[in-house]
Formats: sequence, structure tokens, C-alpha cells
Amino acid sequence: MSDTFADALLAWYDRHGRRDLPWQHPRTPYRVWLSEIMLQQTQVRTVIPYFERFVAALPDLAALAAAGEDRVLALWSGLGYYSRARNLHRTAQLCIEHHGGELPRDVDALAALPGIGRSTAAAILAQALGARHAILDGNVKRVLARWHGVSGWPGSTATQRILWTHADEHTPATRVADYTQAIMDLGATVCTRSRPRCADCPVADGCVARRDHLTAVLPQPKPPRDVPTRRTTMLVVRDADGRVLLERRPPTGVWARLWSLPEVDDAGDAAARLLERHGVSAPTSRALAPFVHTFSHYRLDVTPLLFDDARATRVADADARWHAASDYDALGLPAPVRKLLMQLEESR
DNA sequence: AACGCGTGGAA
DNA sequence: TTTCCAAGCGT
Repeated sequence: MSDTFADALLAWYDRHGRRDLPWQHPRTPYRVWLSEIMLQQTQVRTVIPYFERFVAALPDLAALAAAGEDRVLALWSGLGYYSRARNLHRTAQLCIEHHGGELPRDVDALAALPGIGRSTAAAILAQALGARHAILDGNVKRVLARWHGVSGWPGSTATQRILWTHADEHTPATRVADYTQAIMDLGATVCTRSRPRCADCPVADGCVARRDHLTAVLPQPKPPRDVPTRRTTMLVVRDADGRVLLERRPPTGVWARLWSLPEVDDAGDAAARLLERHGVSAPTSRALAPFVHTFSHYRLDVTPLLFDDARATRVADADARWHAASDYDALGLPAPVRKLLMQLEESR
């Protein structure tokens, strides 16, 4: 059912909404899907260059399905949450096998695919096809928590249940694609986390948080949690030609299946581990500047150790290879590893 | 239900 | 500098 909330929002969207985002032109299911996956927990400004590069390389679902996983991970490299890329790739292949080469039009079939949850499925169908489905992403949660005065952290199940109900109530029967974009734009540009611009808000009338001066406390923040610190020693092992030894990371855990530097717990064991694991003898080493990489759930203290003139005494296997700097673009590398390798290459 | 999963930018 | 967290999903 439509209501005054939706009408006011749509009128605002016609004047102030974002209608020039790259995935809106053309607004095909494939492009909307790709954008929605990239935009999970990621800001628009960050996504745009990745989106442009990705669709240029893999312009449709069939091209994505036919691509190798390393290619997909390379295109994703730097965006983070790499399971999104692996699920995207897998979903493309499932669509080829089971859905006639297209994304399913049924919301439940869509949400059953890897990486596509309730909100993403709704966003794809609403934006690409104009089908009436409510979305509930971070922007919508913030807008609705304030407008309806919903307390509780929006990530909790109980709070989400309430917010989903409100989201569905407000979703109109017509102009669903515009409405969906409008409420996200409102959250992104007016109903911002800090210092919301209520004077410019088309739905300020009726907003509980504005009425009761609660915009600073709604939505309630996630309960804080201590983040542990982990330490690792990353080995930059170069042969006489300056090529670097890279390992494929295991299929689970952080940076799963990306290419990265060999790691050891104890720097003193580095040479022995290299010989055991890779048959590499590396006589001399030199400490590089330590750095910290922070994840959402832990902090990683990294001590890089450089070995030059390393020699391999056996052939590299499928999960360990020597790579020249010219290979980096084609590899899915963790962001700090890419940064470290680029810095070393510049100074070589 | 709570946690694992990246990164970069804003405050 | 530190803290927080942005178009969530899978397990």
C-alpha cells in the first residue's frame, strides 16, 4: 500500500535523488545485481570504480560464468569481503545451469542463490524489474528507526523484524524502483548517521526522532566488542629476477583463496619453513617496516621479512608460484599485500 | 543468535 | 590518533 511517506519521498526523489549512478544506465538485472553485491557493507564512492572495471571486463552474466575464479578475484581485489566475489561467480554458473542463463524473477528463487539474501533479492527485483518488494539495508534501517522511533540495534533479530514490517508498509505499488532508490538516497544524503539534515527532509513531518530529539541516539549502535590482536610474519621471497613467491590461501578464513605472501608465526623459523614448504633456499634476510592492518573483527600486526636471491630447489606447485610485478593486476591479492608489493617494486 | 568476513573514509 | 561503520550474507 502506498502512503504519504512514499508520496513525499518520491516527490523529493524527482528533484534531489541520484539518477546518474553507473548501474542505473542501463538498469539491467545483471548490473543491478553486481552493484548490490558490491555495495554490501561498502560505500557508493568506493564501489563505482570497481563496478566500472568489472562490467567492462565481464559485461554480462554469461561472461562472468565463463570466467576463471582467479580473474573474478582479481577484479574484486581491494574491495574486501571476498566471499561476495566467490558467491557472485558461483551464482552466475548456477543461473547458466538451472535458470536459463538469467537471474530468476522469483524472489525466493533469487534469495536462494549464494550471496543473495532477502534485501538484495528485493533490491534486484525492485530496481531492475519494478516488482513490489521491500528492501531493508543500512540506509533504510536508519531512516525507519528514526521515523518510527524504533529503539534497539538494527542488527538484532527483534529490531529487524519491526523494521521489515515498516519497510513493507511504506513500499508503494507503483514506482517501486524509484521509491527504493529514493529511500536509500535519503539515508545516504539527508538522514545521515551524524548530523542529519532534517531541514531538507521530505518526511520530517511525522518523524518521531525529530519530534522527540532522538536523531542523535537512533538508530542505536552495535554493542561494542573487544577486537583481538594477531601477529604474523609475512615473507617476501624474491629470486634473482625479482620475482616474488606467492601462495594461494586456504579455502576458508580471511582472504580465502586469494594469493598472498607465505607467513610464519616466528621470524626465526622463516628459512626452515621456506625450505620445508616450497623447497626454497634463501640465505639472507632483512627486516622491512612493520605495519598494522585492521579488520572489522581483529587487528593484525604484520612484520614483513625480505629474502633476496632465493633459489627454488623444486618446481612450484599449483598453490605456490613465482610472480613478476607484471602479474599483480591479474591476481586476487589482499589489499595490504598488494600495497606492500607495489612499494617494494617501486624501490627496486 | 552470534560471529566471521575487508577496506577506506569520516568524525 | 582512535573509533566507528557503509546498499549483508552465510554458518
